[in-house]
Amino acid sequence: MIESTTIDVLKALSDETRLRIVNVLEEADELCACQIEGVLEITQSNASRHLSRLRETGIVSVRRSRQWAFFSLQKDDIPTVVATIISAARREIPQLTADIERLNQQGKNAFFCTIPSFMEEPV
Amino acid sequence: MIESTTIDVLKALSDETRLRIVNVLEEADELCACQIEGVLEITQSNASRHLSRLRETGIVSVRRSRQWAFFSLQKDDIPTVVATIISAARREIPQLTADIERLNQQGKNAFFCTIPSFMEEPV
DNA sequence: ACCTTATATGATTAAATGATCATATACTCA
DNA sequence: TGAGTATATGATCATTTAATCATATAAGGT
Repeated sequence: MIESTTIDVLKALSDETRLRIVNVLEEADELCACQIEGVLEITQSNASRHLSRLRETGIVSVRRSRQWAFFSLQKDDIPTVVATIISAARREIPQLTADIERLNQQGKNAFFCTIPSFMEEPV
Repeated sequence: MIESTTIDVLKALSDETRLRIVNVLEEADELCACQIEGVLEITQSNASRHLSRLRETGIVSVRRSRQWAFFSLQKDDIPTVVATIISAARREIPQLTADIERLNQQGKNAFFCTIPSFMEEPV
């Protein structure tokens, strides 16, 4: 059970970078940290810090496999709030749409991690 | 038409004092600044600054009459987000409930402004 | 064991934020 | 006009925050 008030959740979502992360996770279901760095075009350190905070707040959860950390939205808790916010945000913030396009263009060919073995064999 | 992104709204709501203001406005429909100061037990200056910010973001609107400023939630814009957040917040933050109780106890007898003429004659 | 890749985190810096005090503006009433 | 009330805002200070650089940990492949 995660200890975080509504204010913690709001603070976590009221940062552009974190909102962008939540936005692409909403679209992709699960992404490893390096994919998020690549799609959002932010540094590794920066991505890691924001992902930590989203995890502490209980907005995302992480699944670790091999050397990767796969993040996904924790849709069970704080569900309506996050969903409502993201859908409202997408209508207003062009950056969010741009991120989604970059995510979809990426596909299987252009990958940011090195040889993505998890796309060929089960992790 | 107010120019504010979802992030502005989230930042505005992710402060405890502002969330408390929105909370009592949700309950009371319309309150003058001095009532908000009284119920929340915060300074005049502090209340005024937070009310300004909520107004700039388009979350509340103000009606001025005589020497008073009456604030109310602008339910037309950003409706679902604010409503969802407040209802979630009330379940988690005891302070919000305490504020509502203080608001209701206040009634017509204990008033924070001086003789509230607007309660006897139309403004 | 060594090198590479993936992620996390300590330390630092610059910027943003919230609270407070003092003051300014504006309206009311005598 | 002068006193009192209501609200807004400039200046200041302490705190928080986000970004960055450097480094640490951990896992994989050779």
